[in-house]
Amino acid sequence: MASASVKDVAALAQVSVGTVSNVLNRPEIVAPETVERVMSAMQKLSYVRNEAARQLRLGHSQALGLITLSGGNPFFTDLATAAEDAAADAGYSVIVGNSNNLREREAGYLGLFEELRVRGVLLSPVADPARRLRQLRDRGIASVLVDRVSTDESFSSVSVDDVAGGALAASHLIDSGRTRLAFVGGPLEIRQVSDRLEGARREVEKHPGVSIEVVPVAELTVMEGRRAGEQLVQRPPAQRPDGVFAANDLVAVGLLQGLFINGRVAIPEDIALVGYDDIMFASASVVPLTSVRQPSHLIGQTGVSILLEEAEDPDLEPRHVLYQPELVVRRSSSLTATD
Amino acid sequence: MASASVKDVAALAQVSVGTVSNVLNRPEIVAPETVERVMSAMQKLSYVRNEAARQLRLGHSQALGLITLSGGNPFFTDLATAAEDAAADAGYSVIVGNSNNLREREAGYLGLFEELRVRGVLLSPVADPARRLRQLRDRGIASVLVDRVSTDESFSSVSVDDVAGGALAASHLIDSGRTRLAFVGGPLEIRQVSDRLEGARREVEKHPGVSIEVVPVAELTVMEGRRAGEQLVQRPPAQRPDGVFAANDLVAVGLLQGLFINGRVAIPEDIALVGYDDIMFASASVVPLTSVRQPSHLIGQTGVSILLEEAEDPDLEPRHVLYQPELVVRRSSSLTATD
DNA sequence: TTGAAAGCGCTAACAT
DNA sequence: ATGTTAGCGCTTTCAA
Repeated sequence: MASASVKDVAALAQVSVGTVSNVLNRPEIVAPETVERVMSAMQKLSYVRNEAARQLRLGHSQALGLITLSGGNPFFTDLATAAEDAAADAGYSVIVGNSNNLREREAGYLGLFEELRVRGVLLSPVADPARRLRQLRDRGIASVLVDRVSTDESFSSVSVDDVAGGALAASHLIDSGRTRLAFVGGPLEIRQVSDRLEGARREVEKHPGVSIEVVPVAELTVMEGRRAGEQLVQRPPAQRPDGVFAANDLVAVGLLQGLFINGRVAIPEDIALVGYDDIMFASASVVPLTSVRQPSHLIGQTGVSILLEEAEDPDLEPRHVLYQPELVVRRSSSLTATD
Repeated sequence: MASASVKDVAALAQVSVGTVSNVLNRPEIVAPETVERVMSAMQKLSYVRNEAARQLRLGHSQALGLITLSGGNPFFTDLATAAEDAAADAGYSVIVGNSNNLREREAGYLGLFEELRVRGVLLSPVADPARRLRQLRDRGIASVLVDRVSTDESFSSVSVDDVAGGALAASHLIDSGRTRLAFVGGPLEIRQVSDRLEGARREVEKHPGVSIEVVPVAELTVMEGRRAGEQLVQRPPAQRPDGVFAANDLVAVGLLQGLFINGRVAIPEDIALVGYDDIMFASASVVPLTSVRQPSHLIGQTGVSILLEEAEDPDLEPRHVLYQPELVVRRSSSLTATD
């Protein structure tokens, strides 16, 4: 059996195709009994609406595109889930792509989304994509930056104050008496990374006698964090930092392992550790991890709602939502933490 | 500027729309100079093909659907990545949905994919979906089961022998002298879980003096594994198992933590631990984890290639590919492991 | 090698 | 309240 179309349904229900379309899209304007009849015809023919045709007619699809920086990072998984839920409420679906921090991948997905005529795109960009986004806007595709502000103010954004987050982490470490800090993270081209470092630096500068060094990693992964930890353990204890701020929780978890396995470094006694993102794994790790929490859920949700409004009305003023991060203290930085 | 269409391109290049379509789809049959002219017109108008129209005309889209059981499980992330790559090579994109082990979610995605007229679907099913898949086949949508065999042989499948995997884990534990085994996993309705247990049981039965108990968990997550570990630690040491087989690596990592934190249980000395999936995190965890490796990459790749062949020719005999799992020994079960 | 034209399934404007 | 119809952008015969 080939797919039944509105025409077939109309024939069986003895109405016109227009009426069938109406029961699909505005059932309230058609007589109840007619609705009934059409519905049962659909049932009988197991009719399934053809999205392609609908989309062709409408001029755009009922889908939103989302490009995240990293598929493996639970922060983005959470964000994506929230976006999917919010979009579903509005009758949209979400197509997700991961750029893995690669420019060409990002460009590839943007191209795909353009062919698909998505209604809008939610983007956590690798580099500043203002030029490309302006092209998309010209074809009627709205976009909102997530977890990142554009240098160009003309695109809406939903992000978290990474500089404040970095400051939060550093000041917590300093308040608990640490004076030789280290920031473990990289590459610095990732804006989130450099902002967090920047925030930490500012805090350090306010406190004479406190220093901070940068321990670079190639990627924000568990393996890289572990490598950095093992490296730290090689140093004579006096030259090790006593407070470490990791650029994200994956790196922090890796550090936890590198420091433990090779060096039996006591955490938090010898080194206090603070991560970033507060992923589900943070509270579940060997030493529960102090972390800077970002409202991943809220970011996804807000991103979608702004995107949908702008898709509706392209002349809306761009908005910039900036959430504040929050410090969650656990044992990795405090012996008295309850968790 | 609204989107340019083939018509606009044709006008500018002074050719017919048919020719434009040809340079898009079979450039070899059109004169080189014409190709040139059309291409430059496309460039000038920044033409982007409208997938919806193409799809409407073709009768199906250039996309494949993939439904996984769990978005948080790296095994499925890997599988999905492999599927995307394989699909991309054939000019298809992949739309991914996570059922999270929920029947209604699975049904929802199947419905969405049907509306989208995807070319085929790759499915790691919650329950046996033969009925529904037959409907899809009737509308020309092929399907292949991944990581699971249907009771109904009429659908192709690509899976890994979970019974063999369970046997592998148990026999390794028994060979290293463990006699009181425990299987930590659940819910047993998940076929992968019950098969792994079944395999372990068979192995235990071959060895008099060896026993196995089941410690159930509600979900295959780190948190649940940790809870099970803490529970195990409550018991007097003599009543604890000396060899534990976890239904997957997330659970195993949780166990690692539960056993460590509360009980300072030595791993592998007091309890040897084996996980399943060999996710990236297994080798990077505090005590590197022995695990049963599944060729996630291969599964995704093979799944896509079978799916595409069946989409091409619906009358093909269903095929059933069964890969064998492989044991990767690390410290969590062996003091002499190099890793 | 290229052009002309039909038609995929749908929605919305207009007519009844 | 319902019917009729044009047309979205594309691919693909068929004809020239």
